Amino acid sequence: MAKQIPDIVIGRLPVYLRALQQMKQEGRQVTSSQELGERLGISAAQIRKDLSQFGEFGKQGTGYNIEYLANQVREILKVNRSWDVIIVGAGDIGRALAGYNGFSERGFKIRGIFDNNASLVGSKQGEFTISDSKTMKEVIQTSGIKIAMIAVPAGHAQQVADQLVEAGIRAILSYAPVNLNVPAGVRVQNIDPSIHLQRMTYYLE
Amino acid sequence: MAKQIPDIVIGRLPVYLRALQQMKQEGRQVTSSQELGERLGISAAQIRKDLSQFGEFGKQGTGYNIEYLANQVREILKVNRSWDVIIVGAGDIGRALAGYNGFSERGFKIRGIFDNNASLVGSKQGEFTISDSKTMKEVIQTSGIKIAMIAVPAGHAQQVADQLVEAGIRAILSYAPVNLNVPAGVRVQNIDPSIHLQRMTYYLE
DNA sequence: CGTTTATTGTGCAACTAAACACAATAGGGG
DNA sequence: CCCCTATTGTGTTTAGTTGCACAATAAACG
Ligand SMILES: NC(=O)c1ccc[n+]([C@@H]2O[C@H](COP(=O)([O-])OP(=O)(O)OC[C@H]3O[C@@H](n4cnc5c(N)ncnc54)[C@H](O)[C@@H]3O)[C@@H](O)[C@H]2O)c1
Ligand SMILES: NC(=O)c1ccc[n+]([C@@H]2O[C@H](COP(=O)([O-])OP(=O)(O)OC[C@H]3O[C@@H](n4cnc5c(N)ncnc54)[C@H](O)[C@@H]3O)[C@@H](O)[C@H]2O)c1
Repeated sequence: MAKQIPDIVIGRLPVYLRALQQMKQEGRQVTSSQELGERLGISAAQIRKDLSQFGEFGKQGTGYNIEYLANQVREILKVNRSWDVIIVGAGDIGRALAGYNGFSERGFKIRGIFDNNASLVGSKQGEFTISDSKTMKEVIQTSGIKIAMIAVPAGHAQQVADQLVEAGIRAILSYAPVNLNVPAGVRVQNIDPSIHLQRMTYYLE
Repeated sequence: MAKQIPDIVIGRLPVYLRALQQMKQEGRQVTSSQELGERLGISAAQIRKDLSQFGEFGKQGTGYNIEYLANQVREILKVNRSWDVIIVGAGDIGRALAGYNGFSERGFKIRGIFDNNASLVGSKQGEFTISDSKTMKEVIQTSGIKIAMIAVPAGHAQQVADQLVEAGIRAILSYAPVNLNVPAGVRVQNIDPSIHLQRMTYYLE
């Protein structure tokens, strides 16, 4: 069996990928671990070691071909294809996510947005029509969707997560400010701006 | 000089605090490192060790008084007071943040929302009126604001960050999908849903 | 008032992650 | 074609983090 890759390394790869995509857009062709490190505030050695877990992508003296490396990282992260994603909760955050056009170039395609508020169901939200969350399970299962974003109030998030997992979702990005409990095999990432702010106040005067 | 506390410990404290606040709301009075750990998926020993960096907050045999511990953690994180925050960019995300009522109970007060689009300036956004970003610096300086959230397009984020730092901002929460470069002494936290999603796809089939 | 139970705070050991430092070498220039 | 420079990939060292295990002790109970 191949060596187990640390979570923390996987966590950095998307950051590298984003920087590579940006360099590509700037018209650049090659870069080095040093340059990448300077941009990201990470040591060059760490970037090299992280990448070396997966193969040899660079050339001595030259560095890395940006497009090639980006494609390799996409392959490692399995975002060299497009993943279907659904959004649950069509409030301010859910609608902002539905209207965000930054997902497609990063490997994700929004497949639907669901709400349990009957007065929202059926209304247009950009290119999407808000669906009744009663139909969520069927959509997830017939389309084989594995990823969901939760944007419902905190008090409803656990219950929504339970439904999603039961329907077959295996990765959840939650905007609700609560800890979700999910069975092993299901991944959760949380986005809570208050938490991020509180991580900085400690360092302020 | 007091022992230097690792960043990674500071990063967990807001998560503990959120769980404590939730327990309090559930009417609970005491908890234990074990119970907290189970809720958060963190080992009890780690929670005890993290807290012990700052003092002795529990009682053998009994555990921790929730309200007391929450207050201690608030004090450590300096969120036992209210921090003024501004939002730059009054698009979908900026407006969602301005309308979010979850900040006040976590130690933050939105003091203004700024945009450089003349046709937005002056319009009402919930309880706020969108201000011209030309006036940002003055507001920051006269009110002594230290924290800002950036919700402008990626291509404008670095420039906005530069302006903010120059005006005196010392902590930035950025929603723009780019790496910001800021001088030492300024903290940055990033929220980018694509990054979070890409951290999970690796583990999917 | 002694015994039992629960649970803390922490020294130490084990593990994990980061940094260092250098041989190997690609490519450019003379 | 050889030397010089830049830069990789990695073995080794150093630093940082987590988990273990237990003495200390608060409270409950009989
Ligand atoms: N607005 C922000 O900037 C912001 C910031 C941080 C966190 N959050 C969090 O994100 C979540 C959403 O925030 P929001 O401002 O969009 O809230 P919102 O109240 O505007 O929207 C929530 C939506 O979820 C729907 N909903 C409720 N229960 C549901 C269920 N069981 N199934 C399906 N849909 C359901 C509601 O009908 C509503 O449309 C909340 O948990 C909030 O705390 C929001
Ligand atoms: N909408 C989402 O769900 C979402 C998700 C992830 C990331 N983001 C990111 O968050 C940021 C904001 O997203 P959005 O959807 O709200 O964008 P948006 O285009 O709706 O709004 C951006 C706002 O910023 C203003 N602006 C532009 N340059 C400015 C400047 N120099 N100073 C002040 N204001 C300026 C614009 O006038 C506009 O009102 C973007 O970087 C986007 O990539 C958004």
